[in-house]
Amino acid sequence: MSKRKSGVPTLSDVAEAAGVSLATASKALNGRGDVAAATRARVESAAFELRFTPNPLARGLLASRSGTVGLLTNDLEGRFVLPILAGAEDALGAGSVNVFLCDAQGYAVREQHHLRALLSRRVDGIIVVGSRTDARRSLGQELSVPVVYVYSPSDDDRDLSLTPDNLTGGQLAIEHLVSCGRKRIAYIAGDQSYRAATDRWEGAQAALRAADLELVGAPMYSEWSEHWGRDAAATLLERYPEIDAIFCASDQLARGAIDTARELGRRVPEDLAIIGYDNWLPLAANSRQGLTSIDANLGELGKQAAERIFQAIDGAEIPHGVHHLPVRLVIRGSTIARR
Amino acid sequence: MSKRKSGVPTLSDVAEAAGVSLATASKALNGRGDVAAATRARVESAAFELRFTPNPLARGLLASRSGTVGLLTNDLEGRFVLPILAGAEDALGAGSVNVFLCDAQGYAVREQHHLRALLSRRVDGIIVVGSRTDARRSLGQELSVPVVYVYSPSDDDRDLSLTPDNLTGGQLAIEHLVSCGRKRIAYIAGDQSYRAATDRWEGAQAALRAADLELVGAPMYSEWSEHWGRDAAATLLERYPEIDAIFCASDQLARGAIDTARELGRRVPEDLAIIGYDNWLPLAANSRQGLTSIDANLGELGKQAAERIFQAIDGAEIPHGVHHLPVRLVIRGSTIARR
DNA sequence: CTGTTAGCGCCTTCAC
DNA sequence: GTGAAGGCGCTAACAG
Repeated sequence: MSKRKSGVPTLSDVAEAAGVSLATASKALNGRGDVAAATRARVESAAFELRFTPNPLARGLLASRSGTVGLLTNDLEGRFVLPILAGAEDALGAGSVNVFLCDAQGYAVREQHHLRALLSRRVDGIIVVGSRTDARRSLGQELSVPVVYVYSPSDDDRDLSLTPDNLTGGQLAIEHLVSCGRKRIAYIAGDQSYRAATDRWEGAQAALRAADLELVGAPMYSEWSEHWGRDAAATLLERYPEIDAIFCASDQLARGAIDTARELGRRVPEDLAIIGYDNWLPLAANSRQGLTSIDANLGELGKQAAERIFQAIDGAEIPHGVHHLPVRLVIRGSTIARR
Repeated sequence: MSKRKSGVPTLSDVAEAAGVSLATASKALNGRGDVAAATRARVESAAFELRFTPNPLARGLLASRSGTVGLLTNDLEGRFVLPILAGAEDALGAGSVNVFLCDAQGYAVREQHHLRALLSRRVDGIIVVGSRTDARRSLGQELSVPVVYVYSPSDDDRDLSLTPDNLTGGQLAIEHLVSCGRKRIAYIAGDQSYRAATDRWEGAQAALRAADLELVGAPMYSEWSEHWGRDAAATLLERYPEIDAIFCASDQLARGAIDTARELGRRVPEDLAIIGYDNWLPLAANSRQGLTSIDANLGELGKQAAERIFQAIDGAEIPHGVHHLPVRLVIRGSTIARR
């Protein structure tokens, strides 16, 4: 009581209270060595009484593990990183690992700065989260801790990257439209420089070929905005009035397209089925009749990243290469009429 | 070279390389004590060569500062916490402080768990971020580190809370509508159990009184969804066709209301001005003509929280009570016609 | 079964 | 100006 400065109980306080030595207290609490059941109980209750929590700093000093993981992201605003982050936090928080969050805000210098900071804090692993599915520069191979890249894969194949399977996503979208009996399908995407735009298109093409169909018109690329969704849909419907379905590479685009469709007197989904991408709930679930969409299981992506890090910390060989994780179709009222 | 296990250089490596003792190396690098300029230079260059970074774990064990701050939130999915988080990260990241992110996901037990974890990691301060403006339970006064509550204020007035000024927000919204010449104004909000719904209404009332106006109909409360925005607007426009403006307590509600207005043949903003709340860009900026909204400056909120924590760490007396931070009006095409 | 001893990496008196 | 010694809280060898 008298000597403690900060009021935080230490292991010696516990040992003293239980009338045993430091070492015995340690063993008792960690289940190591042979300790008499009675002694162990005494130590445990003393620890409980004093609200003792082992100091991770001291522990980490010895074990050369800090029990922390760094999460390096490039934009906190992006709606992709959040579910990933939540998934990772979930998996990590379950144990006694804490997450250092670092937002580089897209600046390479800031990223380097944060990387150094994380390493000097002796994190046990690093998860790098991007907000585009395009490859990003690797942090390098000489990092002394395991690294996993999520959403944005690393450009170095020796790294492990987890990213959603956009090809299958595009395929699923088209297959669903086809299974709804649609035959005259158009495609609207955002900025063509995004792999998300082209990969989904590639998947879509495969599915179209398999169904012996051809896209109506050319893929419409411009920007990832609701505005473009409106404009592109208007252009398409004017030039190809026979269109009976549109695959939009984002939910925002789809929202815009639905708006236009309604305005031009097309009933959704009866006359025109529209499918989005991302399954971004605020948009997809709130859309008038619900928006069918492709969900990338981002939470799962984050969770798996965290688990890989764990395994690597525990000495497992970390695999490498870009892993494409499964996506799933979420059907709502924009492709199938509600009753 | 031979004895190091993990390859990470320690201070003694530096000392050895510089041909001085441990203590001297420490002093040289930290600018303490009197060290000959030549010696200091030698040590510094050795440290640089070896890429030495002091181990924060060891440092934290001794000093009572860890250079870390805990960020305790209740939902990572919520769109309010993110800008706050970004603001805080920004302010903190500028120095050499790192952020521990903890998501309690709304469970009190998880929150307690994370709180203990943070304290045992010897964080220098804690920022508690909520996603509703309603008061939340205080973490208590006996925490040994400074705590700031953001967005959700603490229910204990001895704590420091930073939350947006919803009253002024409601007021600004009405004043803007009035300044646009509107006189027959209605109000749509979400769940009435949210203070956001009632506080904004209170501010709106004050502004209405000041303008010698009365609300058309009663405030419409139900849920914070786009669906409710559509339904509420439809009900209002049917019962009170003379309405010339609607104040919606969220952007989602406003989006729904705009949809309905257009459907019923009302031109926005000519026949009906609509103002939202939150200035949530994906919705507000992408709406067809742009959505006028109230922005709570969440980034600023987070930044200030971080700064308060800093000050408190530096020994400053931390103020207490709930501080309402200013909000601002963002005018777009839903209240003022574009040319 | 329990206690003593020696560090993990760093910083801070205190002598020299 | 410099170095030797002690200790932060904990765990891992050893002895007893």
